Amino acid sequence: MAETALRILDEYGLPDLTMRRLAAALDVQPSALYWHFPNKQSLLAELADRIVAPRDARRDAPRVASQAGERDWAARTRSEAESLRDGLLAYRDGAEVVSSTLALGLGASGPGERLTAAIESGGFDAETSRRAATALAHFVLGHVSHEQQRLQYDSLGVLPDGAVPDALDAGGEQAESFTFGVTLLVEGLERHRVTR
Amino acid sequence: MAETALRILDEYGLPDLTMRRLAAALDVQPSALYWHFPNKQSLLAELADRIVAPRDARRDAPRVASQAGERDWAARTRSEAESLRDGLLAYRDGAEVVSSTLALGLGASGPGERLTAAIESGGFDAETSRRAATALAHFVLGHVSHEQQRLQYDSLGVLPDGAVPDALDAGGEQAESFTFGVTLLVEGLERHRVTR
DNA sequence: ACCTGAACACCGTTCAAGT
DNA sequence: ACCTGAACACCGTTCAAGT
Repeated sequence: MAETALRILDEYGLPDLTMRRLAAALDVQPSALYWHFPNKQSLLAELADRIVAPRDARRDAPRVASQAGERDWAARTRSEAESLRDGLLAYRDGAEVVSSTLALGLGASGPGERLTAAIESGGFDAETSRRAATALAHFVLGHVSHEQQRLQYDSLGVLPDGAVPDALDAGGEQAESFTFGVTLLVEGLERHRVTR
Repeated sequence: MAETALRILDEYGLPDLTMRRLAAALDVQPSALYWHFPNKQSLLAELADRIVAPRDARRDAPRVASQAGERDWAARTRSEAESLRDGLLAYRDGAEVVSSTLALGLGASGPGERLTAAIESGGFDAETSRRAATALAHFVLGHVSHEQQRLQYDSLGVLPDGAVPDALDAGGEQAESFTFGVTLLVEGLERHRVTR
């Protein structure tokens, strides 16, 4: 059932992921869904969990090219951020689904913990690591949400097909922009250690 | 009309801000709204613009206590980030309203430009400044969205009234957590300059 | 244990018609 | 120029009843 929901999500987007459509896809009455889930919100929470769950492809080995002389913890942290982004991008509107259930503490325990652990491996105390992980996660979610919203509007042909009138990121090249943001946070953390 | 919409938003939240409710509040038929706005999306875009528009209270003078020996541009950037946060927090679900309309390039041209200008005043090139402003804006939106979602769940009494089972930010004290994230980004930018 | 049928209380949007 | 009336095609959720 969650699998069918993910298929609808990826194919038609979050606004079209309705209980009625899901029921139709399962050849079942809408009311039947409420035996399996108490409401739509918990269905979405389940989807969020699956979206951020580690994919098989991305193993523990850091897939991000480490910069010259970069410390291990930084490479690991970058890698975690990158794979969180990949997870969100793997499904249409993935970032929005995860954001919407985040406050309940359901979706992000996995990635949140992995990010925190990566930072702690740099020798930062627990409090600092948790806060930095939060900041990183907020950046990733904000960035990917924006990115996916753009994808949606592009596919609808809403944007005039020439210039891209985007106030926040007129340049495109989302991946570079993403890496830059992660770099700022990681280097800010390094400087934070040096300074105090 | 936008003012009435903002009142409903602030009082009942985004899910309850429906065209029908707004019409009722204006003593008018729902269809009447469509003479003023082509659809709900553009109504929300208008609201987003007003939410991020500079408040009278926060003038150009930086209201953020500048850290010892901190450069001017950094204080200014912190101040812009802070006032963006204040703007989003001024209305219930403000961050979500702004996020949802952001990709159209409508909502954030104001604050996006102010953030970019603040960073550029530190001597960074246009490209770097734009990207850093984007990263900062994404962090701010992600952070405040999360913050406001928590407020909502708290008010609904969904969370067991003792421990706060939040995976991303178990500690509370949102303001400190916000400042910490901004600091990481600002210091990362400073280090970025030093390094290259 | 799992699903149907039917209903309740809603949505956003369109469009002819009124004034 | 601005609004009404009525409709269209949907929503999430509940609940008795079936098997």
